[in-house]
Amino acid sequence: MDKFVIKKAKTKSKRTLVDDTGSPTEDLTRKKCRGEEADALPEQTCTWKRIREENLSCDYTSLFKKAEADEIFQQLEKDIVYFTGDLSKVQVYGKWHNVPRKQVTFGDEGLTYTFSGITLSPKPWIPVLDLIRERVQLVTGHSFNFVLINRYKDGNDHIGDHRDDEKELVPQSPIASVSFGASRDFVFRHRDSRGKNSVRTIEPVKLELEHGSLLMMNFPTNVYWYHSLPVRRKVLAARVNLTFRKIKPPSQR
DNA sequence: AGACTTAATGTGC
DNA sequence: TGCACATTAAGTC
Repeated sequence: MDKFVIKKAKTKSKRTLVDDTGSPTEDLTRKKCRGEEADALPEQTCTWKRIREENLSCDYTSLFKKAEADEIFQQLEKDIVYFTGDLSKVQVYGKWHNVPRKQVTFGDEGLTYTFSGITLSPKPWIPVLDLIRERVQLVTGHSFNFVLINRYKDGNDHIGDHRDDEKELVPQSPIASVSFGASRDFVFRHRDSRGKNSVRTIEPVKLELEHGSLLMMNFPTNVYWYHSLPVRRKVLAARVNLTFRKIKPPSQR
């Protein structure tokens, strides 16, 4: 744990995110985010943006510099084959829909992930995913055994409000969200400030997920906050997002 | 039993 | 137009 202490922010951000003290947090330096020197200088890995609200804890950083992110994005576009047919449908409020994006899962053999009426079995790991997963582990100290990949072909593709709170997730484990391609807005909304049961007024938390970035969603964010990737009609390019998760082995369920 | 819903749709700005 | 937000109404856990 000590090894991956998040650096305290020191300078002003160009964007509007705030940390738990309400102060603007530092923009990324990119300098030491690539991992080569992390073993030698563990205390100087990445510069993180801390996102803190009531029961929300996320940390954002650049995981790959642009040239490397470009290369990985190309590789993903070449190597990833997405689910089709029944595996690209979900059930919401009793109705089946094709998901407004493409999705696929990779992970250790024998794991499964169920949501909205579908159970997804992972494909075996491939080199480009190993590379990303290892970089995430290097930078965060967390290991993951499963990844859900979502591809948003343009700003019309999206995902609705939801929490990643499935029973098969290891309790209190973080989720690592790695993005490539088009930048997209990402929105958190507190569960007590949604719909007809809304009992409080809590501002949504908005951020932009950039090419080559990593967003760590830490406990208990997914207990209290829903998140979505809203439609953005002006976005014309594709985004590929990988959410690395820790899934309980079947024996523990 | 009751709480929940990774979707589209309609409304209002 | 685009976006934000509430509604939904049937099955699952």
